[in-house]
Amino acid sequence: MLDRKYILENATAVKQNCTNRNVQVDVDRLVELETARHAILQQVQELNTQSNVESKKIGQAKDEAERDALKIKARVLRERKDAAQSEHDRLEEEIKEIQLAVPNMAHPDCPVGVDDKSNLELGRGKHHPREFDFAPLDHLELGEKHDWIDFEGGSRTTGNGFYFLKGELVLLDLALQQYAVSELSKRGFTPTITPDLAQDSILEGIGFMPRGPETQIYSIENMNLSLIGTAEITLGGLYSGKTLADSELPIKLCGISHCYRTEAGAAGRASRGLYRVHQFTKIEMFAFTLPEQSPAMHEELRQIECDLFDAIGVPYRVVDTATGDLGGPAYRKFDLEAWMPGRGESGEWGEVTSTSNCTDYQSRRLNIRYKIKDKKGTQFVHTLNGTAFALSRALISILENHQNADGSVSVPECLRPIMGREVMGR
RNA sequence: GGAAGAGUGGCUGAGUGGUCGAAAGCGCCUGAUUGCUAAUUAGGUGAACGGGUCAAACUGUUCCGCAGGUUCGAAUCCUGUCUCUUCCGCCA
Repeated sequence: MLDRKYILENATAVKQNCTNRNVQVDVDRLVELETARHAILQQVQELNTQSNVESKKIGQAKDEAERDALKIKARVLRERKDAAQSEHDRLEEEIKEIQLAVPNMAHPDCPVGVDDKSNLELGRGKHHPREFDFAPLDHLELGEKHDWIDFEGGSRTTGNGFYFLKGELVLLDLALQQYAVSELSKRGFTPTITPDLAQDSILEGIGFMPRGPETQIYSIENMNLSLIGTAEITLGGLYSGKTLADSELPIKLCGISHCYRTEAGAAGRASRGLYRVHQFTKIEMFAFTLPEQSPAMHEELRQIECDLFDAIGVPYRVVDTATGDLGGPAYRKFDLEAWMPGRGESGEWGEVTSTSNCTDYQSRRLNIRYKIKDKKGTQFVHTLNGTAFALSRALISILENHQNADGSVSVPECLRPIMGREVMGR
């Protein structure tokens, strides 16, 4: 959510930004309504003041007659105030609805474009895509060969898009989690296991739509709870409504959670195997910072993502996400796309991580503030998030890149001490 | 899940339907004082939104878990709801 005053004062820029992001919002209408609301608010306050003044006189009235006269006067004022108030509230509601739909502003360096075709490649990782001297299998074939992934069983017990992980692949999954958590701990992130459900108001604060026809979120019937699509939701919600001391910032959290996504409307898209599933585990980074800290923090998150994928020996490229592909909350977003030899005809890049600087967009919705000691007033913190490992996709990238001619898979060096083996599936 | 109790400012904790944004204490800040990392003492000390100002000063509204209701007026009365504590039950 953008500051309302900011929208009014920068209406042209806000409108241009909506266009760049391919978002339809009636900014003019918002400006018009807000101006009207302001005028009415003045009236409300004026009437309220008068009414308060009259009410106070009643307590000091010397007799019943005076009392009754004052009561009538006060009642009339109160009624006029209530009328103005309800008009004000009606406007407020409509304004809020529009305001919530306005996306965050975009970083000036963001490539402008309506979709991911305009994304800009910024660089590549340490490792390059392999030349195989045998016909590589995709992760599904590998998974089937070793009985590591059971989609059929997942489908039978739960539904299409669910799966069982089995055997050594579970060890690999856990090793990745442990490696990421331990690396992040070293870098000052507090490991955090979050609830897998959150209140709808928190989902909305982070920028998700928990209900409705286009929702990506599973919600619980008869409750205002939904399954989280990412730990970003719960980690961001952790300090909702709080005012933090500037001295405690930045706060860096490493969230471990399951992620649930309906993937509504995703049918038919290239999504074989583990690439697009309804449930996966994710190690997520999240940071609350002072505004001036957020660009450096964003860089830090991006660097960590690169370090992690370099460490597991997976080739990737870094992409600067175009305006139309940013979503609502992000001010700037970098994605890591890993090389997946089993995708497409002869391998494709597939998104494995994403890190966003959401500036004060989420904190304003969630009301997360900071206070500078000895300084009056409070400000909104900046929030950032980044993927350490989305396990499903990280597993794809390891299986497909590290497979051997005999169908076994070499364990990335950094995971060997954790897994206690150098090769799996042999 | 059942029963009882409680939710007030950074914390502890008063509060009779009107003079309560709210006593008192602690903490914190400022000043005074005493030759000494402290004591004593005076004063000050919440937030959001708006008006005002170059900036202040100043000023209006709202806020006593949350949402409604009664009333001219609610921290105070009523209803609902959430959270916490204790006891009981159940359970990994």
